[in-house]
Amino acid sequence: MKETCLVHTKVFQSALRGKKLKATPGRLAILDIFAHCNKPLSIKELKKMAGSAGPDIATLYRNAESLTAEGMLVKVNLGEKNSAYELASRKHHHHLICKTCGQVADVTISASPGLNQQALKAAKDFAAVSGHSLEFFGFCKKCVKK
Amino acid sequence: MKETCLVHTKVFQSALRGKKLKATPGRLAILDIFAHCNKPLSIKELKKMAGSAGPDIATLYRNAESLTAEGMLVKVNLGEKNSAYELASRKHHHHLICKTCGQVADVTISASPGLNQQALKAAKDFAAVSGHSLEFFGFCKKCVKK
DNA sequence: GCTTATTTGCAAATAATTCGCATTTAGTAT
DNA sequence: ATACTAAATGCGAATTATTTGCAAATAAGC
Repeated sequence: MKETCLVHTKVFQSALRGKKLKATPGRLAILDIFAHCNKPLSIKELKKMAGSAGPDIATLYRNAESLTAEGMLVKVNLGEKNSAYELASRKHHHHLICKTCGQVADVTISASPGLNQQALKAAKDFAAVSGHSLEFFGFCKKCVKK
Repeated sequence: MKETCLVHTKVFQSALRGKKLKATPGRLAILDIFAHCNKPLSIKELKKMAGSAGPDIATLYRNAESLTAEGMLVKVNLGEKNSAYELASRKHHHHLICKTCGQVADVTISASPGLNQQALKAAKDFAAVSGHSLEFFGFCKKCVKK
């Protein structure tokens, strides 16, 4: 198995038990990967990082979904066909994605919290706005030199 | 064939010729559908609306891509596995999607234009921000009554 | 009308995601 | 610690989404 961090593992175990989820190797593997990698990862990338001894890809799909349902992961939309995830425990932020190389940077937008109310006000058929997805696209300094 | 609008068709034909795209039935079918339906549509939905006499699904994929590359369509991310498109000629706006029934409402965010600069300032490795995707999630009035 | 580069339909190939089911296992009660 | 039960896992097969190859059709320009 990969070099998992015991401290993280303990924390994740309690967190999982606090929800209605069992602390299984499949879930701990996912959470451990994210604890060491602060960027959105697709299922395929998770599979690669977990290695051949890691959970089956079907298990990764199922756990990404259950962890998201319980609020431990958030689904991130990077404009790719396959969706990515990251740890929900991180503070609210958005992403800036390089259209050439795919590099992802975190960005914090000060106005972000107020956007939901603004959206609700603008849509008369809606009763509530619970969240948003805000992703930026552009070019990183490396790729713009072309 | 569906009741296409001659006026629209003329406009789209010129628009296509203005780009480097031929005004083919496949492309006109897509543009005509969007001219009558102001909401994001997936390829599957386009196929259904085009009907059995409409373009093959492979053609829809190829044309959605070429029209997007030429700036006549924009790809919209509604949090679904399959991506959707809408006419680029419409003024800049965002979407609010009901998490229960999938209904989509357009919303305009006043601060929206300034967000790109804010993102660029926050990401030191990036040289330019060319656009963003901002989608809201919530519950429509019909679905919240449960 | 003739020519040519594009586009199209169709079928087959990939890729992404989900499902069924027998087996294993985490959490709990004994 | 042992037994029990619902939940989780692996594996393969089934779906679903998207892309590709290629021969036939056709839009645009001459």
